[in-house]
Amino acid sequence: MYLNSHKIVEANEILKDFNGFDLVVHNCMINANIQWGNLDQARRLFDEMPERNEVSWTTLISGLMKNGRVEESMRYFARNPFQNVVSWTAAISGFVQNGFSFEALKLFLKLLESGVKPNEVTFTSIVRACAELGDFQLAMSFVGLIVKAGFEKNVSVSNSLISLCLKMCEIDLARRVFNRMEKRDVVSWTAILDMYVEMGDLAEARRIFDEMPERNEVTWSAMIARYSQGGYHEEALKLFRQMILDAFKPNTMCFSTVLSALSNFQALRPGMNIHAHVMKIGIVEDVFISSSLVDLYSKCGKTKDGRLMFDSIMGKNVVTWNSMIGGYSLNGEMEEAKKLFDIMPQRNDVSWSGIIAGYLEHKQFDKVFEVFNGMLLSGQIPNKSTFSSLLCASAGLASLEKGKDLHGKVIKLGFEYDIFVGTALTDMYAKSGDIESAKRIFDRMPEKNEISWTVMIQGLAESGFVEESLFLFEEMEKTSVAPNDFMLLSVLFACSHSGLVDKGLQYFNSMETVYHIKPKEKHYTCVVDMLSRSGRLSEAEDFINSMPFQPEYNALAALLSGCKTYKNEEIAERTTKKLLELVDKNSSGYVLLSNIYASAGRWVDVMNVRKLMREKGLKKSGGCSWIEVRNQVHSFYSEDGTHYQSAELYGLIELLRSEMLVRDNNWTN
DNA sequence: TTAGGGTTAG
Repeated sequence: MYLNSHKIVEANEILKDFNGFDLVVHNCMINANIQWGNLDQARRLFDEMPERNEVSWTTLISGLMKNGRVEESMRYFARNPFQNVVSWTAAISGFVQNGFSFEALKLFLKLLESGVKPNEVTFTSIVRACAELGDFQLAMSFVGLIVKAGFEKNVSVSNSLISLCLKMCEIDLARRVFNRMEKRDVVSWTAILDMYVEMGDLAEARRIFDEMPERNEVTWSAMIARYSQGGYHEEALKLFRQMILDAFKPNTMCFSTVLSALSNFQALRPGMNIHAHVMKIGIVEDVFISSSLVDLYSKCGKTKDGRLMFDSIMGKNVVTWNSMIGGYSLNGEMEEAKKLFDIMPQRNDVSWSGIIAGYLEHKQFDKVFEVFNGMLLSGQIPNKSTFSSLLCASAGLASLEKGKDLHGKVIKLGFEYDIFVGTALTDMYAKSGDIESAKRIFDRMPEKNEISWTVMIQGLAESGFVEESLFLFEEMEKTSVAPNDFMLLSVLFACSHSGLVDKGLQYFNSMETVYHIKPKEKHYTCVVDMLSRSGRLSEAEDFINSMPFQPEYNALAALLSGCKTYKNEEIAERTTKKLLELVDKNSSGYVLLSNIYASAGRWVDVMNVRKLMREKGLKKSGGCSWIEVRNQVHSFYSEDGTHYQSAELYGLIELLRSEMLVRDNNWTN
């Protein structure tokens, strides 16, 4: 009774008072102490035993191995007078579990030399050792021994072979082993789930799951994990609910997956319920669980709670650190993130990519490149994720030079055809004005997703290649990728800037009916802009009045701008009223208004608007342009004088101007 | 004594 509960301490007390010695009872107590983590007590009991049998030795050897005490375990193994196949196998599998697969194989050879015959469990461990070492050929060479020993049809051995094949991407072979099996157990079925996941067929994996003859908590956890890892968090949580309803008990691994799925939904309440539950059942200290909790709190914006959790974790690993740093980054607390990043005991590629992504998210592009340089100096090889962030940053800076440099590195590392990197490259080239290169990258991408199409359609539209943009949108409609609201915005933008007003209106009207996308404020604004640019001012005004929500500031500004171009004071007046109700802190509405009054010669009104602006403390924001010279971006503002070489530059412009005048005179004369 | 399932960055 005591051995099956947490009450191992009471059980030990009872054993102390027990007069005499019983070998079986002692073996049970050693086992129970190991199970509840009292390794030292288990060893003490073993050492004090006046008499031991095979079970005593094997229990201790495997118990020490399971807890990572490899050397200690091997010392007992060497002293073991009962060197039978079970204790050999315990040592071999212990090596494998602790990451010493090569030592496991060496021990296996010693086992063969000793004359003891390996059994099916030994072979299972050996196959796993080969899988861990990634040596498929070596595993195949053991298959001869397996057949000779008559274990080729054994369920466990076959299971380990399936898992080896999956790890080595030998999918067909995995399927052949599975099909050849005369008897299959829950492990075989769970392993085959992964085969379909590996083939990218999650639906088929689910079908196997639904139809398998037997399921246990590991099978459930596996299916839930596969959904979560594939990004199908909702499906993962649904399955978890079903698991509980079917009375299966989720364990540590299952809870960590579920917490991760909840984080993605920022589901704080359910996450906190699980936090309470894992505390109650005593697994909150598991590093996977506690790291997931750090992630959960951070993703829900509760970095303070995340930090409390983080500080309480005894055996933090690199993922724990990355989760906390990622949490600070996500919530804009970059200083805290950097502080932690600087003191973390070891960093991996995710740590670097995480902090880079944080700076990118908050548009601190200079920091992005600063950290990237640090990453290169540290010897850490950047991965696809790093490049995807860096290319976004260089697109944000519209820095073609930086982008090209990154492109070179991408090619060197062979990431060119990755879908994320390819998309980021396309976006970078498009945003940096090199639309030809953007098109080339896009066309060469072996696989494209919704985002890839979006950046290309958007890039073409915004670079003035309006027809190409609309053509590409039509091309995309032939694929399985569904249009999204960003693409529709680009399409409307393209129509607006090429005067294709009716086509634009057609697209807008089909948004809900054909594409099932509810138009947002920005789409309405784009339509107003389209109508205003083409002089259809009354239509634009009616359109604004028919909008299901308050017009955006930009929509009114677009109409006003149209009124200015087409000199329509009447609509301008009404729009201005609306604009003034909406505008308070933004100066461009006032500027536009004053320009309209000026073009109509209403100078008193112009003065009034300017006065209003002064009273409200508003200043016209200046235009800005920039150019990149030798890896450095130089910005120029219309108020001027801000660039450190302003004086020289204006001098040079004057010189050029006079040169041009001289030449002009020479030609005309 | 074994084989199947877990946390972080884009």
